Amino acid sequence: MNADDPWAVLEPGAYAGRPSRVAPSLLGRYIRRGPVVLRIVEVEAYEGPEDSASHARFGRTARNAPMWGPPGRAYVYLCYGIHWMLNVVTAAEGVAGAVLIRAAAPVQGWDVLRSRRGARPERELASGPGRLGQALGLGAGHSGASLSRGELRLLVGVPVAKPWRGPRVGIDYARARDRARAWRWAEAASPHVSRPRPPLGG
DNA sequence: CGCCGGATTTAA
DNA sequence: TAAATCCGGCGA
Repeated sequence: MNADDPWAVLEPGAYAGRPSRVAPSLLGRYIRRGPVVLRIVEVEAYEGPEDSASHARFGRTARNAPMWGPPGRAYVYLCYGIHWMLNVVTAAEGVAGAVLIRAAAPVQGWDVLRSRRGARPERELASGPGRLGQALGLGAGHSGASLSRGELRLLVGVPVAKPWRGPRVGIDYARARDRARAWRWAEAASPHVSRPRPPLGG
């Protein structure tokens, strides 16, 4: 029951701050929904309107409003009309910023995971933001919800030492300066990381 | 293994 | 019109 208990709920104060500083500290933490527990192995930071890759770049809308909310809430949005993406809001209230959870390793809840994701190889159950959303059964109702008191919860987990770091994925539309930022972090050795995969040796 | 197109909501 | 993507089909 102490503060290092991997299964304890993670208090929002533990990850409040700029997404580009806090994001790597979310690697190794758990996401729980009912019987399903996933271990985060890949994240990306998205900051405010000054980040041309961020949903906040055109200002506040009904969809992205949670990005301006207090840390410790989810920002869930529909991508390409099909995929539900999970972000963890970390920036201070009134400041836009969130961390996209891109991939995770299954830990518990195999039956439910298989029912949502089908008979796929284990490594494909949550290896990508759309797959992860499907594995957790996410929907519009999760956006803006608390990640410490809601149905979806972030747990303490076990930190990942020296994660791989590289540029973000799927942001060709952003300015060169923002495309170049190394705001993607992953546990390089994990088979659950999405593509493009980090180089094996580094 | 790689490339390609379709799915389908949101918002510029 | 393009998007913080995935999947199945096809060819090498």
